[in-house]
Amino acid sequence: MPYAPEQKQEARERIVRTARRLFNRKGFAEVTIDEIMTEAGLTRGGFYRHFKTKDELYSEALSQFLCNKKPEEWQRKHVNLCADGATLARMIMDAYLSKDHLDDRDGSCPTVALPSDVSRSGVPVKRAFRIVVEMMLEVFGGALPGPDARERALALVSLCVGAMAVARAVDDPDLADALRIAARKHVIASTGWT
Amino acid sequence: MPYAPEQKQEARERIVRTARRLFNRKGFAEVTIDEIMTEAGLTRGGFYRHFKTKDELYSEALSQFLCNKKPEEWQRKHVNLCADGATLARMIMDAYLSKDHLDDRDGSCPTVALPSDVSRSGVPVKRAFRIVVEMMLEVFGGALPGPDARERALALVSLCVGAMAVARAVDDPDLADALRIAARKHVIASTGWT
DNA sequence: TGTACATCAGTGAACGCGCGTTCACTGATGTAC
DNA sequence: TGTACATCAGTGAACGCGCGTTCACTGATGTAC
Repeated sequence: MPYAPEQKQEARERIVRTARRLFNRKGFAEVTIDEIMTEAGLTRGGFYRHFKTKDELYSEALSQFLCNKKPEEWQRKHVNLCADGATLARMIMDAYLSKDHLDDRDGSCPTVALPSDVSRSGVPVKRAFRIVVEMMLEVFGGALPGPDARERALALVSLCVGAMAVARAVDDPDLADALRIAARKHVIASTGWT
Repeated sequence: MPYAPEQKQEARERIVRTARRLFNRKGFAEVTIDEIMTEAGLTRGGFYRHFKTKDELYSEALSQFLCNKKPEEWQRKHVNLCADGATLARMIMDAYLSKDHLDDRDGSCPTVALPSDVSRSGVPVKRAFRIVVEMMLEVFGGALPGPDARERALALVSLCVGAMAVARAVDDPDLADALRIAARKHVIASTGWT
């Protein structure tokens, strides 16, 4: 097996990372393979040494959201596992509802950038999406007391995702900010996270 | 001006209604003009007697969500204006978070079916989306007491939209239902709407 | 009332472009001897 | 160590299909006289 051993893996990861960014920004149908490969520093034809079809890349790109993006937050999670669950939840909630996150169309969480796209996609894509949602549920649920922790976490996650998704879809920046801020206030008021 | 006077208008409305349904179900890029016209009982070429481009139809279809779809709910709103604001809000909330609404991909509210698509679209489309959101805010805010009614309405709308958008994007029907139900419970608990 | 004409919604073939995919080829690297 | 060979990631031209858009045409209806 000639040719550098990890070189192919590196190229593949570069393609997935580029695709993830472009899908986030433009949706699935609006991104071309040529565009992805060029931005990844390769050419059109090479794509098929790595993926059978464009759809295959789509699932993979969605899955990569977990490992590649939000490294600060999710890695911090593991670093801080010994720390207070509520502090962690508060940190993630603040980051999720931040203006930076709203504006970061390339790198944002797929729950903000792609919910309705994913709702029309196949099972592998929805599965990747669910895993992201369940990570949020875990963090939020883990920071809540009582037997109804999961139920409350479900509502809080819905609130955060909804606020950001609507904020992005609206043509009024003031309304967008009001949505973010109202959500943040509501989460803090109903949980007491500091 | 020969040819029936309202006939053209009728055809136009048929096109918009068909397009709205198809965009809801499949997104913008995935729907072809041929498909829309055929389902509307016409042929490809006639499209351009009504619209300059496909994008023009997209904005129009989004706007029509208001008048055409949800007639039961929004018209009932006007019928019941004298009735209790909280009763109305509760009714709309129940319908919005219902299983029927989750499953009705063709006819659902655009806030559920298209948030991330709209976030990538132009101003006219986002404007139409905002108007839908503001109608929801009005109904919810009108049913809340106190000076922070609008802020609370912002959070409630985010919660409802988020729950449904995430429920659709997930590959686990149980999780989808849990999201809907948790949202409903949370709204009722925090507002007392009966 | 009847006839010629003008208008224009709708038809369907055709155009042209873009994009996913294929394919023959290149050349860098590892292996065999 | 050196040389011939095999592999395969990557290249870029080409293919073919689909879709948005155009266009010459049809025919139903209203208007002029």
